[in-house]
Amino acid sequence: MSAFKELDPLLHSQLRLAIMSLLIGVDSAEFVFIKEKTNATAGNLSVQLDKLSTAGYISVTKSFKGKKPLTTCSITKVGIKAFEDYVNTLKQYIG
Amino acid sequence: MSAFKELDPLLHSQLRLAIMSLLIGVDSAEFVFIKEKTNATAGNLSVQLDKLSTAGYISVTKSFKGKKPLTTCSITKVGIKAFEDYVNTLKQYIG
DNA sequence: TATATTTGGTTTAAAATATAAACTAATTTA
DNA sequence: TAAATTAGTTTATATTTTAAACCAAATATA
Repeated sequence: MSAFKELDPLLHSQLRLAIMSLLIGVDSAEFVFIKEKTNATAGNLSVQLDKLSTAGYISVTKSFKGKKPLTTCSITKVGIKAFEDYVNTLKQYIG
Repeated sequence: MSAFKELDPLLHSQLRLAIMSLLIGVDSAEFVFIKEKTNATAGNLSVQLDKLSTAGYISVTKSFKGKKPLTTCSITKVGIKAFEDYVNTLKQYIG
């Protein structure tokens, strides 16, 4: 067995990985939905969505449902690739 | 799909996971060997071995090879269980 | 034979990350 | 009309990770 390959640090975080895992299976998902599925606090979720978005792994659209803010997220091609690479790399660690 | 289960934070760290991954396949391993396989710095490795040891996931034996210190590590039953649980939980995230 | 380097680490301090608490603003509900 | 809820963001704090500095012994070098 050779030396371990680096795990994308952006994905190697429980919450961000859960977000990506959710988004890879759907067309798009709303903030509140993601919050419930991941059991994250709104604050933490907000921060982590921002990081994924900044990296280009997801796209985040802010609109309004009536007059309430509505944040919708979807995974990008770059994000899908990164997620797949992460999963492959991880296999070296977990056999 | 239900809410995501928590990933053992002690194992959800690249270096500690690599250490466990190495140790699960061998009887025991020396500090220098682990250091080379994981590409970790000695300082970081020392710290992380300590955390795994404190948690009871590995046992660390300090002896001497001649007059040079020799640190030998092996995974414990508790550690094997934790690693297996972690891997199973992870499957929820990576499908 | 000094001295510089390497080996095998530990300790401590700094940087990065994650989490929680406090806050905004609009909307219901009692 | 006051209180609570929804949908978030910002900011501060706690935790983790990493790197830098250090120690002691051994070995290589000039």
